[in-house]
Amino acid sequence: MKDIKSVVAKKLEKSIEQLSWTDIMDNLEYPPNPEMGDLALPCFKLSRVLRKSPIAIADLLVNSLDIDIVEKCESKGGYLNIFIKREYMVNNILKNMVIGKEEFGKSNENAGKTVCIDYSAPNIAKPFHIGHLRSTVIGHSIRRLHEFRGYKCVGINHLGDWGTQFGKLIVAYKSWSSKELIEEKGTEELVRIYVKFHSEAEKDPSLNDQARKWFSRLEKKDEEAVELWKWFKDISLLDIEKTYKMLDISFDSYAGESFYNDKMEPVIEELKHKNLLVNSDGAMIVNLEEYNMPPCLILKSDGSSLYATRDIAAAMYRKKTYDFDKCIYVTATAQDLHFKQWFKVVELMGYKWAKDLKHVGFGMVSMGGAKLATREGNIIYLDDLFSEAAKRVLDIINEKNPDMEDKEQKALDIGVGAIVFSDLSNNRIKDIDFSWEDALNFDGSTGPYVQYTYARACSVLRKSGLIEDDINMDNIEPSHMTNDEEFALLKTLSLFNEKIDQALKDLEPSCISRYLIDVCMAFNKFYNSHTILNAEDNKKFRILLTAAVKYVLGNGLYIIGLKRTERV
RNA sequence: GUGCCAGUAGCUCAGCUGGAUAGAGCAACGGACUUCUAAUCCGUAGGUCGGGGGUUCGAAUCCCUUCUGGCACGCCA
Repeated sequence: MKDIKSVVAKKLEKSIEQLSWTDIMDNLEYPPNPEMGDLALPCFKLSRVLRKSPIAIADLLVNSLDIDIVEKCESKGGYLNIFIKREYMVNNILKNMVIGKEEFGKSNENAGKTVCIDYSAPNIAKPFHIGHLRSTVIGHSIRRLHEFRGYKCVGINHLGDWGTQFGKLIVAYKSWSSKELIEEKGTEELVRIYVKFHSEAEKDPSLNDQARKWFSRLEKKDEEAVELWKWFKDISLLDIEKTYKMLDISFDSYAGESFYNDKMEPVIEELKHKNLLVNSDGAMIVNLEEYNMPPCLILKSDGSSLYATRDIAAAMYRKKTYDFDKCIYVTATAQDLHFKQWFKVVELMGYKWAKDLKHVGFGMVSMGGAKLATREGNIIYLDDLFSEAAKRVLDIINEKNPDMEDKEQKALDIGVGAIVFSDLSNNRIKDIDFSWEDALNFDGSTGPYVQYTYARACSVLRKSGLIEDDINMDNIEPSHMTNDEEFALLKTLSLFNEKIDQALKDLEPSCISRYLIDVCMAFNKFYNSHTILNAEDNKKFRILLTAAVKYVLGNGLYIIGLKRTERV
């Protein structure tokens, strides 16, 4: 539909001297219902420029669109309603999809550009819980959106693998655990002793001192401390990898907090040289009063570094290593100010690329109105959530299709899909109050609905006997499109590219999730009102339409990170 | 206290660079499986777009104000 808009705008540009092509592109819109055509130009804004009434302008333009793709135009209440020839819709839009297949929606318009995407970033030695899921799935989808449009993507998992908690873990390990236990139970055991540490430390505060000492040994690269730290990290990474595998997610870099330990000193030196650092109550800060922000803390009064210091060091490292055109950070909106501050510091350091740093925020996850907190036990582990979802899906499969092959894997794919989809279906800025009921709802606008519809389209295609190579436009006539359901479906499908543009511009995966629901509704409506395989005159046309649905849904599912379920 | 974000149907949300009668899903009620997968589809019902001003030919959308909720505001990340 993008192309159609463009052609129409080009023609209209010639009819209205005062307007440029982009003005017209911005103003062209999709009418709310089919009787009003396929495209519309509201003429109200033009009225002042042209000194004519909107109705007169629309009347005037009615005859100016004498191009071959336009069927007719109507002037209605100040709108120019444009009807596109169905022939063009079939021959071009359907054709693009049928020929494009898995490539439909992709482009290389950003070839040669690199984008770094920092997402997921779980804390090592703690299990993955529902609070970590958002960054992971939003980041992953943003990555795929960029890949679709030709960017080279570097997925970075900035692991939380450094901090005083490792001192605590070492003490806890030495007091209450063993090599065997940790090797056997992995993260679960690490969590057990971490929680135990906190309860014991309330009775015996000297444990905290011991922990501090161990962390300080770790910072001084004490051999035993480093070895234990590495071991904890490896153990916990193994578990985290399992989760990523279920989600079909991988990273290009796991350079986490510890990676930047030796890269902050030069940054501090540079800040000093550039006269940006100011002493304030013993701490070193960058003053941002001029920019209406509180100061950015760089060094604590004891001389140790802070979050912002590490982020600046990491950004500089990434610029040097990847020479990114954009560097995206997917974290909670609660960190808005933090990012604004250190982005500004990078700018003040004189780096032009500060403008290429982007923070993509998302809303908070709570449960029963309360914050998620490991210590209060107000937490849901992702593993538990996934297995519960898979179990419920399996129950449904056993009820509806007990003979299905590979049931467990499919149940997992759909269960996980349901959870990921629900996380990606609202605008990312929205807070989420987690409930089992909502997360495991499989009716309506859900992941299973999309995956089911995808499988339904696949099933029809399988039964059609048409193999991939036969999918072409031979013997297709525009007259084969005979009813409103087919046309409505084709129009919905044609919006895919614009939805990707929008999602990429707003860094908003929900744009795609919601669009997929639209496609499913249009297809299911069509499917329920017309036969495909028993069609008289336009069987092939309907099969191709179904193929187009498969490609658009398949590519969309890929972008939001759900499995393409060929059979369910 | 200051700043940022949110407030749309009973519930969860779209729509927000101003445009045609404010749309979905869930829940409720009534229909459709001898037919390509009924995890589907069709229909009914449900709204002073938090309140109040303003700008405009036109406001859920922009501006001001006010209420409610969340988050953030120096040595955590």
